[in-house]
Amino acid sequence: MANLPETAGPLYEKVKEYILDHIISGAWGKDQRVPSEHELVSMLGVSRMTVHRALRELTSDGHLVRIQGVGTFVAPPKPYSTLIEIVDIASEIRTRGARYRADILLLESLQPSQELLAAFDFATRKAVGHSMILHHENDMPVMIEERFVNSDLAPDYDKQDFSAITTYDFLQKSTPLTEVEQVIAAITADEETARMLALEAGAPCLLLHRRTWTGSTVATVNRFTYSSRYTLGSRYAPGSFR
Amino acid sequence: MANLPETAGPLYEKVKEYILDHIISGAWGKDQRVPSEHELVSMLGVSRMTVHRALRELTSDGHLVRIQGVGTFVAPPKPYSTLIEIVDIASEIRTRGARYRADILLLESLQPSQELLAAFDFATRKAVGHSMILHHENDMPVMIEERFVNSDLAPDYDKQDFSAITTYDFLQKSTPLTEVEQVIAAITADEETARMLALEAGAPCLLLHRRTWTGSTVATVNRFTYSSRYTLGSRYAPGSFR
DNA sequence: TCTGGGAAGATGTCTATACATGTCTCGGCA
DNA sequence: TGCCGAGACATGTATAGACATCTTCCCAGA
Repeated sequence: MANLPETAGPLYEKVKEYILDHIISGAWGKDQRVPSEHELVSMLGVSRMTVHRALRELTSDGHLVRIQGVGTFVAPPKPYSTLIEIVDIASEIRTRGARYRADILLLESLQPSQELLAAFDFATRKAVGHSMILHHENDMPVMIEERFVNSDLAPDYDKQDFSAITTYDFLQKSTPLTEVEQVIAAITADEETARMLALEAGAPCLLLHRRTWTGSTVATVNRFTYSSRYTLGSRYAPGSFR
Repeated sequence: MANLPETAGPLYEKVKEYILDHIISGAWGKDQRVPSEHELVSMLGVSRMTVHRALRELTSDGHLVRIQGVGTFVAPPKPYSTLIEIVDIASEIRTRGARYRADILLLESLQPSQELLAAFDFATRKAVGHSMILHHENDMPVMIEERFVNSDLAPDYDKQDFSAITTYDFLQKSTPLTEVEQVIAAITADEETARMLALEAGAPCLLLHRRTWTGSTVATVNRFTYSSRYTLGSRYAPGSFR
């Protein structure tokens, strides 16, 4: 009988650790077959449900791949990825000790263009909520926020008072988001953007494009245009090694 | 007896859906107490282990908070922050089905400037490893990777053959990184950058600045300059971090 | 030779039961 | 009055057993 590690904690954690040790040490290499649940039960002297839970959690962590009826295999190593956290601009500015202000430039309901309909996956044909807000740090404009909101999910978006509640807080309450897609690009400010952000024409800007889903329908389409005076950044511990 | 949803799939998924429905509809609000496992067993007519699994998974997804001995509660809404995942450029290009190539422009050891020393928190006074690599998608240059490596941690960095192993793989093996700091900015390409990326002078570029730590010492300082033809992006479900 | 069927073995789910562990309350005792 | 301990109740873990579902493989029969 093999020996489980002697660390403290529940049994299934020890089983996880036992298996992870074999993966990390290279004893069980990529794509190699891991002992079956039944074999692990015999080897480790624990019940099948305990082994099953350990294997299931290692699978959802991406360390193993399981195929019903076939077996359990060591997952290929994760690709190199790091995470960057994008924080609410109001709190980011305030935590730097700067003054924050937002001007509502526009709040309306509009018929979506063909391009916008495509961004919504053609999930709605009705008018969508539309807002443009200019965010300031110490009275200097730093970001243009433009949102398009699916009016099936938040019908009264264009009737809110966004000086009292932020657009995010309102959306959070009306539509629980379940998925996010984000793209960051560098663009050259057009004339209007440069004017709003008090930049010279042709200055580079950061464009953060974000779509959110509620279930399988697109809830919002957003464009955040950051002044070149501003940087997106974070301090983040990488998750990838467990 | 309450009714479980009639969707297909395992029982514990239906229990999860039943609970999520009550949270999303607002029937069970923030911080409100959720029925205990025992109550859910009576209400839904399933075993406690099945209820427990549903509650456990909803907890690890961030929808619930459980306190042993006390109860289960609806989790407060997530703070406004989303994560963007930055993937290894080689695998990102390859998963798009494009051809990937990297040219090593430079590999040397150099005495750090005062500015570079500051980036290293003055943790080293010796020469640092320095590399510049140009990454191509379908033979079109898309990113300049420039790395400075603390030679206390990876002394032979400038003697590696980075056509055989990627800089990341080498660093991953020699220095386990424990923390990452990243900043994204939009910059205007200077003349040399524009030439290397085959852009017009003055084109906007994405600059990703990354520092990594091993313990409390700075391991690497990196600058990734992305062509304006390229976007940083990801698809990422929010929340779910354990 | 080809094909269908069944056995074997793998993972996936569900239940009933038991015990462990943490929290809170309430009542009795000093 | 204050404290502390028992009990109620919550979640957390572990087990044995049963059945479901899926894949693979081999063999019997056409």
